[in-house]
Amino acid sequence: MPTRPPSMGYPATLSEVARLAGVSLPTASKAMNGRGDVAAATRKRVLDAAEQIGFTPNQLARSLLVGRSGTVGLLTSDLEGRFVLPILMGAEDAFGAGQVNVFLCDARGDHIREQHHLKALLNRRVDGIIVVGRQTDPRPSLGHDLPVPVVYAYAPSDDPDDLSLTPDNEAGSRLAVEHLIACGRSRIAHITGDPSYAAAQDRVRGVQQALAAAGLELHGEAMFSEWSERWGRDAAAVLLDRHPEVDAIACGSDQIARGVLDTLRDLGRLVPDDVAVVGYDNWEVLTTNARPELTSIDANLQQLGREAALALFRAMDSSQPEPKGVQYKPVRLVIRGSTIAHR
Amino acid sequence: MPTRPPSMGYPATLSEVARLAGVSLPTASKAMNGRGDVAAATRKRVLDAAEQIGFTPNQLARSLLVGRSGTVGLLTSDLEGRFVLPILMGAEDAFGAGQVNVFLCDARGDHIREQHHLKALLNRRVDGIIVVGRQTDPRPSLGHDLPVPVVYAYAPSDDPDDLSLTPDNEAGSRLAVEHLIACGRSRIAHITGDPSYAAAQDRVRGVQQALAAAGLELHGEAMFSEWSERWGRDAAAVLLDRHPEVDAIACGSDQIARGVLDTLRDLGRLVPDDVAVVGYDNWEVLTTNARPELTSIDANLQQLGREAALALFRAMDSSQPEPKGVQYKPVRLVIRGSTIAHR
DNA sequence: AAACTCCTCGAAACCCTTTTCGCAGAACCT
DNA sequence: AGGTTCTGCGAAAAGGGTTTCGAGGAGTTT
Repeated sequence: MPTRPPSMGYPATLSEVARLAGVSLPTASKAMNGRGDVAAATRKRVLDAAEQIGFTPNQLARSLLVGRSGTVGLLTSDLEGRFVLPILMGAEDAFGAGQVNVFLCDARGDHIREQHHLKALLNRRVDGIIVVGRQTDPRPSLGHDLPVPVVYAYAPSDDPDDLSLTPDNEAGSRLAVEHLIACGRSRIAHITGDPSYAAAQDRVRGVQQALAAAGLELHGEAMFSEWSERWGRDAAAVLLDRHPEVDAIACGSDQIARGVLDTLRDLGRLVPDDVAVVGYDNWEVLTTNARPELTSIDANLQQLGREAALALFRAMDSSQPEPKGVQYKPVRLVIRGSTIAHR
Repeated sequence: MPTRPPSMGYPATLSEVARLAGVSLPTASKAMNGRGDVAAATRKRVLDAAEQIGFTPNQLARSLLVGRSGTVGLLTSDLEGRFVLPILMGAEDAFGAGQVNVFLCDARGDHIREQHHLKALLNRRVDGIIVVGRQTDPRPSLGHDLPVPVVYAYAPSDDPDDLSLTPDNEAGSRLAVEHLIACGRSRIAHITGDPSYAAAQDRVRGVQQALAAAGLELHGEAMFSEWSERWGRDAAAVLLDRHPEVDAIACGSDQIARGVLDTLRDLGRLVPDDVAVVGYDNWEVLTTNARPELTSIDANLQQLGREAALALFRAMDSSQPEPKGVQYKPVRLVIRGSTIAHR
């Protein structure tokens, strides 16, 4: 009696292929995988048989045997955030090209859930893990007693022995302010978001570095509150009341910049003629629909995700000690109408 | 000689646990899984041993044996879109609670890539697949010769024998217009996006149903172009030039509504006093930062994802014929300041 | 014709876990 | 004391594939 009802069980097995082709099971395996030691005619018979009954190799069995699953875990702290998705896309893209599939786990900011997902991933014998955070603030390490390599993206690990990839926020706002200065501005203000975010602090630092390098000073204090359009509007109103001479505003996010643009418009200040504005994040929905379109800093998040995937690949393959620590990845300036008229 | 160098191989196996606990392998298995037939003392010995060497059960082996992997595939046509993510979250959430893990595959709108991912998922023996599209236009079915159940979310399958869950766009804009009428508006216009989208057509139909039910007519033609703020601005300018009497505008998206709000402000029309505005999608970043905040239609996408997961669950468990066809899921109205003053 | 090489193929072991089934021994009954 | 019922545990098979190694046959050489 056959172990499986013939011609009905959907996932045909290799032994059925072998039987149909009139060869032994190992020969069928070799034929399917292009290993040597199989005559051309035999190989063809096997391939035809496989085709005929719609054989699909069972990855579970293969993985079990060879000791690697060809899967990785993508552990996000929060899917909601706008920054996670591009990283996800980049990573999925890079892995997809290498026959690796991605388990998506969303811990929703909960440590317990994160541990639970981590355990599930290890049980499934993933070959590696990418941890994606929603902020650039350091996050607790998963630890080093894991049987697989881990790469942290966006939110770096707080353990310097881990490998973390995060955008260079300091360089980003430096770039923005250097651009403003190159545009002939000298009375530059900075409106940004929640001061408890490392991103806010890093970007302020970048602004000040660029100003100092040009022998300039910030006009007014850096203004912190929340990452919202509303705050951008309010802050700009206050700023222009106190410092009407300002001729450029570097913003901590595109949302804030959108609010700033609104207030400038309300006050009759022309952008970029009277005041130049630069955002941060290059969130296209916001930047390309602004009036005028918004110059911004793009963190190349998709590229970041791709690089995280590649770093993990290397760590998986070689199991040699990969370079460690936090790598700050370059960002780029995208110039639009809010800093240069007529584009 | 042990098959594995002792106390080094990271993934400890059950047989090592058994050896350490001084029992046979099957007994260890029973002890770990809480099956009967194991004395309490023995069970404790086994659990202690497992704890000691950090045993994690190999899901690959278990899956291979029991014939289901406890994984599902999430096949998206495009991760970029704003609508896919909430659905993803809902689905991942629902599955996560049920010990099921999710393979994320992004076909990026490419049919070839989709087929490639589908094959990979089947090779990995997923127990089911959710297909998430980025538009509500029907999409080609994956077919019925698949060994696992499939549920389509957002973009319905073009095959009525498939199960599809999609938001009820017609009801959505009906809801929006009924709300405008309830607010005392009667001279209502409609500005929407790309006419090649089913969403645009469905929403126009809903608008007209609600108007007809109240004995009203649309002011001006429905205005189609693209789903952007820019178009919202331009369309509103044209509309108010030709039909200055308009007292409410139902928009096909929040982005369009934001543009409409901008133009109304430029023209000195008060919102909602002179003109009420309602958006669509309830994209919080846009709605809650608008001036005034934007009333909108929420498609409950996270809930949609969760329901898709549950439907797939049922189909996987029972393998009974699930209900088929396209299910239109209810949407809800979120009222904010753009239709009612003072909230 | 014998010896040798090369090429194809199959037997068997292995990956890790679950499950069925039967075997002992202990406890219970009469 | 002898028979019966539990109880706790282990031997073996199963799940689907890969790999090593050896066997047999054909072709080549001396």
